[in-house]
Parts: sequence; C-alpha cells; structure tokens
Amino acid sequence: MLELAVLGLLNEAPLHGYELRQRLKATLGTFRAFSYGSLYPSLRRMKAAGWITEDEGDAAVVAGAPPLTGRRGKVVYKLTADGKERLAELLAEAGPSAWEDETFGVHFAFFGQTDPEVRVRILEGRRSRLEERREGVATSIDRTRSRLDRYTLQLQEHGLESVEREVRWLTELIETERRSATTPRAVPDPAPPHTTTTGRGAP
Amino acid sequence: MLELAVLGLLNEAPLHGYELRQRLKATLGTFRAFSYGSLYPSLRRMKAAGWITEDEGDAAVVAGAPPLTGRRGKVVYKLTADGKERLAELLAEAGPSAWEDETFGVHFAFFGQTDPEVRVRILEGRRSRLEERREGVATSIDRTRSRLDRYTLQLQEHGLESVEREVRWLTELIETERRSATTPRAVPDPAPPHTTTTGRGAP
DNA sequence: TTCGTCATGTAATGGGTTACATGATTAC
DNA sequence: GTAATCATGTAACCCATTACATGACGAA
Repeated sequence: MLELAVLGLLNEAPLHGYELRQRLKATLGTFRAFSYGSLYPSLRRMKAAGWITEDEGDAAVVAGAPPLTGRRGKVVYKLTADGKERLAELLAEAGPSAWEDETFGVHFAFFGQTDPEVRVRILEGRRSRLEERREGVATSIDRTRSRLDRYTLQLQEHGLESVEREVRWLTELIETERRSATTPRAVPDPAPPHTTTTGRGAP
Repeated sequence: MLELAVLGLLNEAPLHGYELRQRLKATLGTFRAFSYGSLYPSLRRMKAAGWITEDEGDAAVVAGAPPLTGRRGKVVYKLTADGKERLAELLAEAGPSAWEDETFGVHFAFFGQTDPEVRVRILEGRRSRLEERREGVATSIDRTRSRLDRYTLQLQEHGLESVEREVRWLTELIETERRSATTPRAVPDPAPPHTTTTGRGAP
C-alpha cells in the first residue's frame, strides 16, 4: 500500500520524507493517512530493496559547509530503474489486491500512470465486488428487518446506500473509460482543448 | 472494538463463537467484518478477564453421554455481572474513541443500549470531526485543483461528497434524537409518520 | 528567546488477518 | 458415503499506529 503510494509519488518527482507525507495526504484525501512511523521505515526498506536512492537535498547542497556532526539535512528520495520496474509491476495488478477496500483508493489515485485496460478491469472488479456486497446487505436487511433494532437498521441502510452510491460512481467512470478507449483520437491528457469532463455538473 | 461488539451482542442473548460471528456480520453490515482468528482469542481474553463465562451448549446437554474424548461441543458464552459493568463503561464513552472512523459504526450499532445523551454527544462529535475533514479536503482541492491529475481530483471529489453525505445523515439523526429527547411521550420504536429515506425504490 | 512547523527517526505495541488443523452435524 | 457447512481453535505474520526523542530554521 504505502509502497505503491510512495513509488507512485516519487515517479512524479523526487521528494523527501516530510514532503512525501504531505503529498500523500493531498493525494489520498479522505481515503487514507499514513504516519511517519510507517513512512520512514518503509523508505528504509525500499532503499534496501534498491527501489529508491537518497539524493542529497538542500541542506547538503550548501557546498563546502563544515563537516556537520550529525548531518541531518533533508534526504531527497528518487526512483531507481528497479523502482520504476517495481512500480510498473504494482500498477499492472488488476486483481483483488487492487480493488479491495483498503487498496482501491491508492490504485485509483495513480490511474494516471496506469494502463487504460488495467484501469477498466480494476473498476469493474471493484464494482462487481460491491454489487455482491450490496446483494448480501440487501437480503440481510430484508431477512431481519422486523427483528433489527432501529439503529442497527439505520446503519445497514446507510451502508447500503453508500455501496449503491459507489456503484453508480464506478459505472460512470467505466463508461467514461470506455468512451475514451474507443475514441483513440484526442484525450492525450487531462487538459484537453476545452474543459471536457472536468465538469462538476448537476447530478 | 471487537470487545464492545461481543459484549453488546452477548448482552442481547447468549451465543457461541460461530453464531457470534454471523451476528457480527449482520449487525455491522458493510461497516466491518471480523475473522475467527481474532474472535476466538478475544473470547478467551474476555473469559480470563471475567466478563463472560462458558455456558454448556447443545452438545454437552446430551445428558449422560459417554465421556467424549475431545469434548468439542458448542461453547455458549454469556455475560457476567462484571461483563455488564464493562459493557456499560464502553457504552458510556462519548469521546474520540467512540466517533472515529474505525469505532463509530460499532458504537452506533449498539445505540439501542446506549444512554440518549451519550448518543447525541457521539453523533455531534462525529459530525464535527467530519466537518473538519470536509473543510480540509475542500480547501486542499481548491488549492491544488489545477495541478491535480484527473483521477486524483475525481477521488478527492468523491471523498468530499461521501463526507458531506455522512454529515447530512448525522444531522438528521441528531435532530431525531433531539425531538425524541424533548418529547418523552411516544416514540417507542421506528415506524415514523413519513418514510423518509427508507425508500428502496426501483433499481 | 520562544514558538511553530519543518524534518527525521526508533521502540513498543496493537489489532487485526491468513492459513492451517481438526472434527462434528446435516442434507443429499 | 460424501460434500457442505457448522464449529473451534492456533501460529505466524502484517501493516500499521502511538509515543517518544531529537534537532534545525524562521518568524514574532
């Protein structure tokens, strides 16, 4: 998880740990947050694995500065060739490991770096996963409605509506993906001639 | 978490492990699932703590059955007096431990056993927590909108809408709570005058 | 000079999961 | 009899969190 997120971000630009965490928050939004307590050890592991290297940052760049005792300047990390390979591998995953609750958001956040076909497969995988869940909850509600207490029922229904909402969202995304897939012209990147789909129109 | 859920369920009726897990699924719905790998050890701990006791279930009830070698009949658990006390303690919590993402659903599921004032405080706590988050995400989106890639933006907006939706839900719940608090008459159960959101219309 | 925030890190702990192992009971 | 599902449990692991410790740097 963190692995994909870090590799994905570093593939856009070299960053140091602190910065990385801010970007993580900004990129994943409500979806997930990571603490330094997991970030730094993770960076260490990834460095050991040869996926990233430390690139001297600001602090050390001060040229002939006296040999700093502690040497605690910023440590800027960047991807190695192996790291890019590893990232490609992670981005190519199109199974449950990409569409389960804990992982989907991170994979989605890096769809910009993901193969279009993989994107669609992940979106569809998640959608059918959620559809199953919707059926399960819906029948569970129907079976037990009368016995359920007021609050439990409310919780079930809110959950059900959340799932339904996400299914609709996914369906829209899938349609958009298909349209741009069958229209290989244009759509080279997010900023096409005019505003395109960026539109936050009425629901 | 599991602790509250288990105590809450056992307070409604004695159950054995397997049953407990089914009920857990049915009660928490989309919100959370627990595996046996956490359930059974948890039961063992709670037994050691004196909150629950094993009550002979079906298998052992078979009267003068020959001394079963393994003796692996169902083990029905029930609350002890200490367990009820512990449950009351957990249900009285009205701080972050009750309204954070991971915990709120479980607390909400047992609102039926929770003091009305605590209910409102938890609902309000969660709502203001979510409102903060909403502000954070909203400004983050505005600040970075132009730089964000298509998918990241989509993820942010979906997240934002989810948060806004939950805030509205909470607001409705809070109002309902207040109404029944100031109108001690009636309201012994769900059946409201108009169907509100219960509507599960055509697919 | 003191406060906030930038910046890096470790140790202890936590709360679960997966995979495995076992066996009883029920339905066909 | 055999498959499904009910039923209980353990061991190994995972991925993170919290709390702590340290220190540089800029602004008030």
